[in-house]
Amino acid sequence: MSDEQRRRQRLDISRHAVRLFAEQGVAATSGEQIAQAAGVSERTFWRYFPQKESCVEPLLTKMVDAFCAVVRAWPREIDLIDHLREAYSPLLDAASDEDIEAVLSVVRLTHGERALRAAYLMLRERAEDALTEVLAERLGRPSDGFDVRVQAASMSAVLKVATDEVARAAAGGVTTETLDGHREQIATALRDLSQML
Amino acid sequence: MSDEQRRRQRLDISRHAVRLFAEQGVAATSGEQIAQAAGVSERTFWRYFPQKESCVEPLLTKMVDAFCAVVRAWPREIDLIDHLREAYSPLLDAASDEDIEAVLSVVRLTHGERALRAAYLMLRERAEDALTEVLAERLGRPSDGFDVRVQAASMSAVLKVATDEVARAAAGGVTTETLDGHREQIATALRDLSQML
DNA sequence: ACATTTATTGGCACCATCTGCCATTAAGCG
DNA sequence: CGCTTAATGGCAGATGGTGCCAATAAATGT
Repeated sequence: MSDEQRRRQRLDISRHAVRLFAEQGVAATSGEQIAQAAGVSERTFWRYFPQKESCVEPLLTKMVDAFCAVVRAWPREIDLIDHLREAYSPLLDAASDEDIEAVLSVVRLTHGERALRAAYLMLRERAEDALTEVLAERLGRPSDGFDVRVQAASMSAVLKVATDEVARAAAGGVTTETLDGHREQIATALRDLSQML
Repeated sequence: MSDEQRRRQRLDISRHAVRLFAEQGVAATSGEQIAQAAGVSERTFWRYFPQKESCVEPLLTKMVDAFCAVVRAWPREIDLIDHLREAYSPLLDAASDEDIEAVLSVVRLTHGERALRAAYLMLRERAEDALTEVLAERLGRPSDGFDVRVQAASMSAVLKVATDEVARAAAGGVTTETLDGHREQIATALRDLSQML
């Protein structure tokens, strides 16, 4: 089976799982139930997701990866803030509204569901690693250097807070203004942060 | 039973668990085994620790709480960096060498053991909340404000990177120089960071 | 088109994690 | 010393998660 097919399958299961998680909570949603909703056997489900909470990964990584791509495409001569305004909105337009809603609902869920929060934080750390690579290359420094890692971690922290914020703000339905506000919030915070670079 | 006794009991179990985790890995260490090593029934063990990985909490919180206390005692008129130099070392002296080693070994373990990393990150977020409160009070701003949370998150990120770093550096036994280096690393990073405040 | 190999799936058994319930024991107290 | 209350331990059970093997589907060779 191709990687692409596998990715689609995982994403499909992910959507079902997230819906169930939101409807009845993570603990009350069994692996069997998710498998049934997605139309696969329980055994296959556990093969696709070694832990129940990783069901949120495909949806979340879609967003995280997209953001990482934006950062990676950040031209050397442009301020990050401008690049963000340029490249971030089309990215959000490309994703389906349902997926955006789903992602934000997961972020909201992470505040009450310990297991989800843990999975979410792990994912963020993977994103942080990607960010570290990009920063290291841009600054021409080793990616395991202390300063580079601190910068990446700080940027990642900004993103985390901003994401929590936008998820909270979009609780009653997401609008273009909410997302633009989100982008601007990130941009300003990153500008403040970048004064230390 | 008094809270103090309960705390001690948890800490005791924690030490056994961490030793076993380091010796044979988290997955290969069963709750039954930890309970046996700590001299309690399995049922009681699960009462003390709702999840196996939370065994590392008592040891880790000891350190995290201590750091939070230092930050909380940070006098308004003194730079954080100076306060750290003043207050951080006695704190490390107060803790037993074994506990410091244990904490660092846990931090090292978190790099290979997903479950532990998750628990560790959750704990760090609790510390971040504490930090947010302190910062909010010092700056006279609401603790749920965006800027305060960003600052706290960034400081927390610095601490995370520095802690990973010192744990790595102290792999072959911890020395006073290592810890002092750690403190200075935090201090410098925080100073750089504070230019944005 | 057919046979063969190979990857994916599902079913089953199994261990580990974690919880609810109740009996037992220990601790605090008049 | 009796009484009350809290902590403990044992047991059953649901769920999470894995290894193993058979069945099936997909890719490949002829």
